[in-house]
Amino acid sequence: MRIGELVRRTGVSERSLRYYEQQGLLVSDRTPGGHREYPEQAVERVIRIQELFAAGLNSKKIAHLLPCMRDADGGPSEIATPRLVAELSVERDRIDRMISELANSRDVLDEVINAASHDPRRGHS
Amino acid sequence: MRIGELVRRTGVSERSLRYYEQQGLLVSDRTPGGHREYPEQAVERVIRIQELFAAGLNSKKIAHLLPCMRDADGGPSEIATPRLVAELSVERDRIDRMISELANSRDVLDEVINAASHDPRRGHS
DNA sequence: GTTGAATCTGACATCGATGTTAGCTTTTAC
DNA sequence: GTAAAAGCTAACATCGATGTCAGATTCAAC
Repeated sequence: MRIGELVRRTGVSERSLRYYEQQGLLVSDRTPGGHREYPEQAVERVIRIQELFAAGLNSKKIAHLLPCMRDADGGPSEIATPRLVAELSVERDRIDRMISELANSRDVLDEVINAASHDPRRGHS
Repeated sequence: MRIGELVRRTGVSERSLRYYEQQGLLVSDRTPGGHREYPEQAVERVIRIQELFAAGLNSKKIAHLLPCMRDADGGPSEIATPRLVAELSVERDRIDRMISELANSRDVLDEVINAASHDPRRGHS
């Protein structure tokens, strides 16, 4: 598929897709005219990349991590080095803490939203 | 307490604490000489602010939200307007999605970490 | 009063993914 | 062949919380 379709199917902008390629996170074939051609598999990969960015990893760590991930079509092409494993463990724990904090914030928001809907001046009950 | 203690007890930098105040997220009394004096309650508040920042809210939304939150010492001082409730609901749902994605990323990291520790070339089992 | 630690204000810097624009080339549909 | 749509590269802009530095003032201890 070409970049437009990948944009549509992932919700990620052209700009970002090209940036991912530049950072070594995504590869593409080229048509004779120089247009990018992506395999079906790219959709899932792009979504993974987005998730990892959202989890606070930077391009470099993601670039190191990606070859060690199990793809949809098979096992990982590389095994993480001890050094990388150490780094990823730190990230993993950070993500876990972040999840707790997010759940906290969500509960806070729920409480505020709830308090408003139960407010005697405008609530339903 | 003064700012140094608040830094120690929250892990948030002086710079950020002053920024929070400037954004209307945090109030402080002043000594006759102009130094900030925080109530005990500030510790909890600062941690909440940090969590909300981590959840992707910006200063402005947090500023609107804070007066509607239940403090440790009592009920909320304001009830969220319908407009604010609508905004917060959007954020709430976004946070929920973010939690799912983070859990995804964490599982991906676990898998990579796990694969390395079970690697026949260096694993324990 | 003196001195060192703590705090103050204000300005400038940073980081990194993403947005945006411009100008050009390729592809596609007719 | 032509025209519109899609893609390409390259460069510059942005955003917002936070870091950092400089120079001045206050506080606390002696």
